Amino acid sequence: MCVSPRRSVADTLETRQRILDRSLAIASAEGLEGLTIGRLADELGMSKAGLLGHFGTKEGLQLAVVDEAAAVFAREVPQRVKQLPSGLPRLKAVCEAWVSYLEREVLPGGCFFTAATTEFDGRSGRVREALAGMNALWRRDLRIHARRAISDGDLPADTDVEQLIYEIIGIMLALNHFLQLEHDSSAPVRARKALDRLFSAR
Amino acid sequence: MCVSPRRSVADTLETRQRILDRSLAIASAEGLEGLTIGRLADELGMSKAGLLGHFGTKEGLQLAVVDEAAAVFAREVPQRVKQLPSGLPRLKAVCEAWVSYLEREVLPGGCFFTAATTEFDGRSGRVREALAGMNALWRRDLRIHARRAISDGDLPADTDVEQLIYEIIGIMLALNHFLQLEHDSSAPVRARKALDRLFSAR
DNA sequence: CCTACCGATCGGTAGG
DNA sequence: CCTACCGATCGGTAGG
Repeated sequence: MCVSPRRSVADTLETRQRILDRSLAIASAEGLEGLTIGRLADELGMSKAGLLGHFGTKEGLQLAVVDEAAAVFAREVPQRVKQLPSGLPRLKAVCEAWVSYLEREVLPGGCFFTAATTEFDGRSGRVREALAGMNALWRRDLRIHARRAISDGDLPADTDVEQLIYEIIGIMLALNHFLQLEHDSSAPVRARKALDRLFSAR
Repeated sequence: MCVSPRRSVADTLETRQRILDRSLAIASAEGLEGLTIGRLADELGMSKAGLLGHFGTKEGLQLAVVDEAAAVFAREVPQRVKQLPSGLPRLKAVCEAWVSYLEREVLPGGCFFTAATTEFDGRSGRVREALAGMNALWRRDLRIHARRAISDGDLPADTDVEQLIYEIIGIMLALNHFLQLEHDSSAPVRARKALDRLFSAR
C-alpha cells in the first residue's frame, strides 16, 4: 500500500510544482518548443505518461509554464514594491525591481517572457494568446502607475503614457539582450541610466 | 544528358540561393531550430540529401542562413545610407533605415537577428558565436558613426557612446516586439519619437 | 504513477 | 541531384 502509485492531493501538487520548476528553467534557456516531454521526464526521473497525466498534452504543459512564469515574475517584481503607493515612486520602484530581477538571473536563460514571446510571436494558437495576454496585463499595470504619476503632478501633464511604456520595455529588452548574449555586466548600469533619463529629462 | 542531375556552377549557385531565401523566411518566423531539413526540402520540391549536399549538416545550413540574413540586412539598412558622410547625419539615417526595414516587414517573422539571437543566446556552439559576431560588427558600425558625431561637435563631448548604442538597440528591440506580438502599427512612430529624444535632448 | 507501444519526423548516410 | 534507408527522438495512447 505505502509504495503504491496512489498519492495524496498534496503529493500530486508537489510533483506538479517540481515539473513546472524544471520546465521553467529549461524553457527560459531552450525555448517552450525545446522543452520536450521525453527530456523533461528523464531529468525528473519519471515516465512521459506520468508527466503528461498532469497536463494532458504538450500545449497544456506550455500553458501551465506560462502561468508559472507569470507567478515567478509577480513574486519577484510587482509584489516586492506593492507597499508603495501607486504613482511615480511605485513606477520607478517597479522598474528597479525589474532590472534587479534580470540582473540576478533568477532563471538560467534570462527573461522567460522575452524568450517565449519572441519564439511564439510568429505563430498562432493558445500559447501565443496566453503570452500576449500576460504582456498586455503587465503593460496595464505600468499604465496605471504612469497615469497616477501624471495626476499627482510627478510627470508632466502632456506625458505620452504609451510612449513611456514603449521606452521602458525597450530598456528591459536591451538589458536582457546584453546580459544573455554578451554577458555584459555593465548592462544593468546602462538600464538604470536610461530609466533615469526617461523619468527626469522629459 | 540534358536532363541529367549534373548542373552548371551557375545553376548550383541559383539552387543554393533559392534554399537560403526560403530558409531565411522560415527561420525568421519559426526559428533556426524550427527550420527542419525535411520540411525545407518538401517546400522546395527537392530531396533532403540534395539539399544537405549544399551545406553538409544542419549547422552548416544555419551558419549559411546567418550569413544570408546579414547580407539582406546590409542591403536594406547600411547600404541605403552609405552615400552620407559618417557622423550624426549618417547615424540618424542608419536608424531611420533600420526602423523602415522593420516597418516594411521584409521578412515574415520580423527581424531575423532578434529571433535567432534570443533563441541561441542560452546555447553554445558555432551558430551562437556567429550571431554574437554579427551583433558585435553592427555595434562597431554604430560606434564609429557616434564617435565621429562627437568629434564633429554634433553630439556633446561627454556623450556615453556605449549608452547611446544600448538605447538605440532597446528602441529597435521594442519596435520588433510591438510589431510582431501586437501588430501595433503605431510602433514605428514611437520608435522615431524615442530616437528623436535620444539624439536631441541629451 | 508505470510499461509497452504507436506513427511521424528528426538529422544524416550509402550508393549511384 | 536522387532513392532508400539508418537509429534516435518526437508527442501521445492503451491498459493497468
